[in-house]
Parts: sequence; C-alpha cells; structure tokens
Amino acid sequence: MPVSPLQDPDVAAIRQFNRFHTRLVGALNERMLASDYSLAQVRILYELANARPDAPPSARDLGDILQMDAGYLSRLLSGLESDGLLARTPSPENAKRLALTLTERGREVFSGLNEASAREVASLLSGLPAEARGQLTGAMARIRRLLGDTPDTRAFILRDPRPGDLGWVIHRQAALYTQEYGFDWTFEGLISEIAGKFVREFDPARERCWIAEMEGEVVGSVFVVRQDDEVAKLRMLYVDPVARGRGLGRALVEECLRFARGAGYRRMVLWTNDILVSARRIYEAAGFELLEEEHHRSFGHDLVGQNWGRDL
Amino acid sequence: MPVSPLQDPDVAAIRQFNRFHTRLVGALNERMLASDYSLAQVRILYELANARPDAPPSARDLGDILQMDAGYLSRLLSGLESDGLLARTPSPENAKRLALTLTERGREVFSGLNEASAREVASLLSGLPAEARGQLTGAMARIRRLLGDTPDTRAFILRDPRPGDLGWVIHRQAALYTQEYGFDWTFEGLISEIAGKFVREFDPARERCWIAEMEGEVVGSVFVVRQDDEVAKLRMLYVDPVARGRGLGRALVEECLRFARGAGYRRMVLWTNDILVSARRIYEAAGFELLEEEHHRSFGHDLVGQNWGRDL
DNA sequence: CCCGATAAGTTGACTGAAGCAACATAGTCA
DNA sequence: TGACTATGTTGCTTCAGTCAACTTATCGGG
Repeated sequence: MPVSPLQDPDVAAIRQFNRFHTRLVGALNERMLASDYSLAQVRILYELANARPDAPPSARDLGDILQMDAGYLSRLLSGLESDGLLARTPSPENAKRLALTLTERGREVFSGLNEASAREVASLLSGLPAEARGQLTGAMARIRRLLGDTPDTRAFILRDPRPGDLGWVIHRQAALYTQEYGFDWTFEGLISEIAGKFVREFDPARERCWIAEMEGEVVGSVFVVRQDDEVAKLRMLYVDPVARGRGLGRALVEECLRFARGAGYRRMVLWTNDILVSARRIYEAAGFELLEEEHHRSFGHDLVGQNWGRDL
Repeated sequence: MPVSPLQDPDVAAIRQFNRFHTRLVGALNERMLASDYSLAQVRILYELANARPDAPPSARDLGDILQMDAGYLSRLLSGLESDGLLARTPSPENAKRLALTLTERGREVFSGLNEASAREVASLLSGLPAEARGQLTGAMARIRRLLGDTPDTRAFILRDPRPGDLGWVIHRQAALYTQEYGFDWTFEGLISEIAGKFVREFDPARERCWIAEMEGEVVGSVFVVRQDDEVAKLRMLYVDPVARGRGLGRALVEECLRFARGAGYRRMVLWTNDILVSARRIYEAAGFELLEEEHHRSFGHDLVGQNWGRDL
C-alpha cells in the first residue's frame, strides 16, 4: 500500500532544503544579475570560458549544453559579439559550424562576473569558522555524491589522520557493516576500542595510520600496528562504497606493506572475516595467504574469522 | 594581503554545489511547471495554503513575502480568483486589506501540485538505500544549520544509540575540542577507548547511553556506567555548539540522574577538566559538587582534572 | 463631519526573456 | 547534380515582470 510521498519525512526534509537553497542562491545571484548581462548571457560566457581552447563549441553545442532555443541563442550570441565579447569564426574542418571563442574583452568581463560571484560566496563564508566551512563543503560533497553527481576529480589522496578522523572512520564503518552485514553495535565498540588503543600505545617509528580522502571527504583508512618486533599487523582496512573500484583498497594495503618493510618488519598479518569478500580479494591480490580459520560468534552473527599473512 | 576568492577551494566547492543543486531543482520542477499555473502562481498558492487560517494574508503581505511587484501580483490574484482558486474578502478589522484565502478548489489544486512535487522528490529518493537517505537529509540539515537557516522545530529528542552513533559522537567531540581547546588526537583516542569499553562491558540493567538528536542530526550524548554497586559514573557528556543554550546539557544530565536512581545507585560521580566551563555550569546546576582537583598533562596541555559528585 | 494624508489595490503601457516556425546557407551523400 | 541534412538566422508571438499613474478606502485631526 503506497503511502503519499507527502507523509515521508525524508521527502519533506529534502523539499525544505530545496526551498532554502533556492532562496540562498537567489540572494547570492541577486547583485550579480544587476550587471549588464542577463543570466542566459552569463551562462554562455561561463561555458565559453570553461571550454577546452582546442575544441571551441559551436552554437549548436551551446544549445545542447544549456538547453536553449537555437533562435534565442543566436540572438544572444549576436549581442555578445557586437559587444565585442566573443568571436564567431568558421571551424577549419567544418565551415558549417561557427567556432565560438571569447575575445580578450570577453574573458575580462567574465572573470569580473566570476570574481563577483565568488566574492558573494566568500562573504557568506566569512562568518564561519574553519571547522564549519569544512563541514559545509563536506556535506555538499556528500549530497552530490549520494545523488550521483560525478565529481570532476575522483582521485583519492592518502594522508595522516587528523583529530576527528578516527571517529569518522568508526562512524562510517559501523554504519556500513550494520547495513550490509547486519552487525550489531558490538562491532562499533570493538573498532572504537581498537582505534583508542592504537592512539594510546602509538609508536611512531613502527606504527602508522592512513586516511584516504576523496573530494575532501574521508573515504577510507588503514592501520599498521606492531605485533612483535618481527611482525606487523594490518588493522581496520576500510574502503567506503563510494570509493570502491578505484584501487583504493589496494593502495592502502600497499602503503602498509611499504611502511612495514621500511620499519624493519619481516612479516605482516591480519585478521578478517569470511563474509568480507571484497576485502579478501584485496588481500589475495596483495600477496597475503589464508593461514587459518576459526568459527566465532560476534556482532550478533555466526562468523568465520580468518588469519592471513605474508612475508615482506 | 587578500587573495582572490577564486583561489579559495571552499568557495569553489560551494559554487560547484550551487550549480549542481540548481540544475537538480530545475529538473525536479520541470514537469511541475508544465501545469496550468506559472511558478509565481504556484508560489502564491503555496503561501496561502501554508498561512495560518486565523490570519489570512493580504495582497500586500504576499508581495512582501514573495518579493513581487504589487501590480503583477494583483493580476495574478485576479487570475486565480476567476479560476475559482481563491477568495478575496475584506478583513473584518481593516476593510482596506483584502484577506486572501484558498477556496476548496484552490486547496485541491494546490495539494495536487504539492503531491506531484513530492512525488518527484520521492522518485529521486527511490534509488537510494535507507542509509543513504539518512545521510542525505542529515547533510542537508547540516548545511541549513551552518548557514543559519532556523529550522521549524528546534526541539531535541533523546534516544538510545544506533550503530554509527558512537563514531559520530567521537568524531564531533574530537573535532570540537581540538578546535576550541587545542586538544591533540590522544583525546580522540581516549574517548574512542571509553566508548569501546562501554559497549564491551555493557550491563543493560545498570548502564545506559543517550543520543540527542535535533532535526535528524546527532547533537549530543551522555553515558552512565557502573563504577560499583552504589556509585554510577557519568561520562562523555557532549553538547554540540549548535544545540547550546536550549537546556540540552541539563536534559542529558537529568536523564542520567533519573536512570541512576531507578537503577538503585546511591551516588553519581564524574570526571572533567577545569577548562570545560560550560560543562561545569551544567554540573553545578544539576547539584554536583566539586570534590577534588589534580593537575595532569593530557591531550597536549597542562590541565586540571576535577572530580565531581552528588548523592542521589 | 469633512479634508488631507496615506495605505491598499488596480490598470495601462512597456520591456525583456523565451519559444516557434519559416527561412537561408553550407556541407553530405547517392 | 540534386535531394537531403545540419547549422544558424530572422520574424512573429507570448508571457513574465516592472513602472507609473490611477482609484478607492481608511484614518487621524481639526
């Protein structure tokens, strides 16, 4: 029995946000739209300024991108041309298409508008402390990611942990494993304790933690801890679903192996569970071998724990 | 030396999000705008449908709210009136102002549009698993909060923890204390370990944890743990800055006291540090007394630890 | 009780945004 | 070469929205 979407609190929350953000963007654009150029013209300038110089778009391309009527567009382009902001030159290979490029003056005008718009945003930010800005951009990145907006750069970076990262990794991992495998909160307790112990007994020479970041968001982690002088242990390998399929897991494990070799270890071991298949594949690819398995009951499930290891 | 706002990655991230969201909202509204009514008319219907029935707005009120030209508005209202969607009746106390109210038909039309819009949003959500929805609305709530949009209801609720909450609380608290007091990451390690130990040794009859939620976001927490049969210990009281000044800290502590009494404890104690002044005030107001202080070096600072306690 | 001031609302005239359709022109392919 | 298609231009129209002049109603003060 389908309930009305009006009853869904998530739907209500999103619509409320949409109203809020639409108003916000309206306010930000208000002053900018008081310029000599209409919104449509500014959008054209934006596209042209951001186009690849070796492949300038034609009027048709612009129409497709901006979803504008060809006739309307033609007039707008004429206006911009007679203002000296853009040049229409026949493409070398296809004389039917007119290549559109910004003139020097066009670039100046656009960068003026662009900077004004950036200033508006900057003044919005000026009242916020650095931590709040990070939260703001992080939340925005998350929304885009969740709604399938492909970020420009999907590269990840590995870095040392900063305060707050451990909690974040615990939070995400607990939420993820609860959702995917039905783990109960004892899992979150376990990883909290592991993380806390790691910090308390931290030996910088022989232990390390990496945080993976993509688009400003934490999307992965891994820890190397000392088991004994000869053996390092890899713990809490975590790869967020949004970052899967990009070799992040492999990169994290390889970073661990490299560090462990440099720190003088002879061997690396790790403990995992059989149901974590994607992790298993990473370990196999990184040269680990399954040593032994034992049944145990944890996190509300009957699981098969696995010990893996490899020489360095 | 002020750098150009174009250089600021936060500004760039926000502008990118703004473009993304504007496009998204445009796509969501596309079908709805294909209805018989223009955006301006729909906005009017929205305002009227959401107005307090005992204080129907006048044309002037609407103009102020919607930032519309009075003449334009007048025409739009005429159109809606002749379509039978709204009634203009003179206000009893001020005959100059015409009270605008939706007719039965107006309410029907609006709820049709409203539902169509909600359906669009619902179909956007339909592809997302429950966890992603929670993240989405959470991120949206955070943005609104950070940018100072006052939510309709600023009430908080206290609830039991769910998987992911512990990590979130650790994350937030570590970020907060790092920013406000310069604590290093050993603080995060400590609270992670405390949280983990709490879960491992959890005794449902005598221990408990509350998570405070406001607008769907976790904004506070507190733990009660057993010290011995007679004495309960309050730990990890955390109140997010955004929730301050609403009595959340007091509510959390009182919940603890109530629970501790019910669980048969005779006394409650807690440990804190002198620099956490806002926490101190909460403890004092809740009847705790400072028992002893000791100097210690932790989290990268010289601190004064305090033991507080009160009988139940 | 009336008169000016003012608030609320209406109407006419106008501008710019945007879409549609007919048309011109240049390339493409049989 | 001729039919066809892609690209762009122009004329016409509609609608959204603004401005200013105007009407009407209310209110306060003499």
